Amino acid sequence: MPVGSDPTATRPRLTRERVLGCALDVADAGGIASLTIRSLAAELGVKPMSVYHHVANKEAILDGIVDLVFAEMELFPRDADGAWRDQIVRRAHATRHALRRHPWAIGLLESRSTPGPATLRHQEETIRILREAGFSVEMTAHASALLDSFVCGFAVQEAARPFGVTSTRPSDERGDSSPVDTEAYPHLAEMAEKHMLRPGYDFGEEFQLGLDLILGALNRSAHAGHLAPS
Amino acid sequence: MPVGSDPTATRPRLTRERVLGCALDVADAGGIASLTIRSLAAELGVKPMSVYHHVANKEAILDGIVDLVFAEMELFPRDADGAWRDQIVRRAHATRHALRRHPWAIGLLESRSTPGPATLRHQEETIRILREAGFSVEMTAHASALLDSFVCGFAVQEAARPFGVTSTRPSDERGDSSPVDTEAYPHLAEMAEKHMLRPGYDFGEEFQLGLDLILGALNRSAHAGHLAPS
DNA sequence: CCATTCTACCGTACTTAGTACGATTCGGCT
DNA sequence: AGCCGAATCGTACTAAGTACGGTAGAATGG
Repeated sequence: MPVGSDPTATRPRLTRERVLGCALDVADAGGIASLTIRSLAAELGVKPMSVYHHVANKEAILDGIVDLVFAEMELFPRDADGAWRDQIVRRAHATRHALRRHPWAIGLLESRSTPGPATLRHQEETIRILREAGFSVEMTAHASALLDSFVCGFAVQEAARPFGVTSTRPSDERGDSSPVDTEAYPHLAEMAEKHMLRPGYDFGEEFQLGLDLILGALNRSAHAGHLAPS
Repeated sequence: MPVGSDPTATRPRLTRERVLGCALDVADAGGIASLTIRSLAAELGVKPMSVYHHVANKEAILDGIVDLVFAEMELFPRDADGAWRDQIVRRAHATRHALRRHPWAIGLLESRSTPGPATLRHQEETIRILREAGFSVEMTAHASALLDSFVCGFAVQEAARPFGVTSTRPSDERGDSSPVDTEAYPHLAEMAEKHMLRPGYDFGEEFQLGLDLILGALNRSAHAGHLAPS
């Protein structure tokens, strides 16, 4: 019965790419918890069971969108000729920004043990830069472990950052709305008051500072002075 | 009808502490996905709805067990008199070990924005050590952000580490069982072959190396030479 | 041009999970 | 003994993952 609108004509046909891309959009819009087979199917204009013809199960979707996030990190000017230090810095910022755009990806990283191609390319590229900068195999292993840890950990800090709104907790005992309990955590309170809660403070700036400190130390440690970078 | 065994006599009475402690055990035993209200209740020897009289909802349970993990980090010799560097190192190792024992906690960190008391004590203590070591407020902020990022990020790397079993993938095109595709990722392959996959290699050693490098750089950066530590 | 077959999509239904709501039980008080 | 509040439980509703089988339209072969 060819009566009424034909929905299949206007639908761009389901593919694995479309499924994963849409899944990423849903996760970005409402958090990873809002990404369900049903919400995804609705967004795709399709019935739930249809997506199972393009992905094995939900785990595969999660693997897929994590790899999409890594793929996003590759979308920045490569500049393979620049100093190794600049290359590393650019990559680190690209990684941080991707994880900031998709904070749910951080929580997924821990449970995923089968890296996708973009994830592997990401690792490969970091190692390549360091090796071509003259680092030994051992030193490259140390440096990449250190750098990856810092970048990834910083993203976690940023995602979990509770400051900014003093939270919605009605402050149990006293009626003060101080962001931190000054008596129980004096140093934390001092830090918050004198540094973090200042008007122009941006936690993101700690990223460049930490990165510079690490890169400076790596440079010293590996090249012992002969090969001045920045 | 007082016939049969009286189950309430032998049960130690439910409390918030018992609920959270048991939730942590369940998560440790079967992963965070296996922690459901029902599995938790079964482990407690109680019906599902009973736990809701001690915690608001599942989110509160997750908040609670994350804080328990942080509390676990406090169970190490304090030695508040030692050199600041040693204190930081001990704390870092305690943190890493706690996150290794409870890898699911890492994935939870990202989504939790209301830190518990143990979490706050943990922050407070790090800041205290640095401040009492003579770091300025600003430098302490930089140092603690850097250190926390590294420790936390390292834990993520460790949890997500795919190496060790070459995975169960039947290697798509070629029949080789090489852990990494040598042609597509030459540097990664070299690194794996010449370093990671060596008999005595332990990724955990990268932790101490990275930590030492960071602490050395912090020391230099902050004290400019006058206050030689280790 | 029709029959077969393959693929993509869908309908139904089963299972598990979170939890609202009200009933019930129990320990301690007067 | 009788009462009260807190702890526990029974029932049931909703949502999510997905197994299983059906169907319709495109591709293929005669």
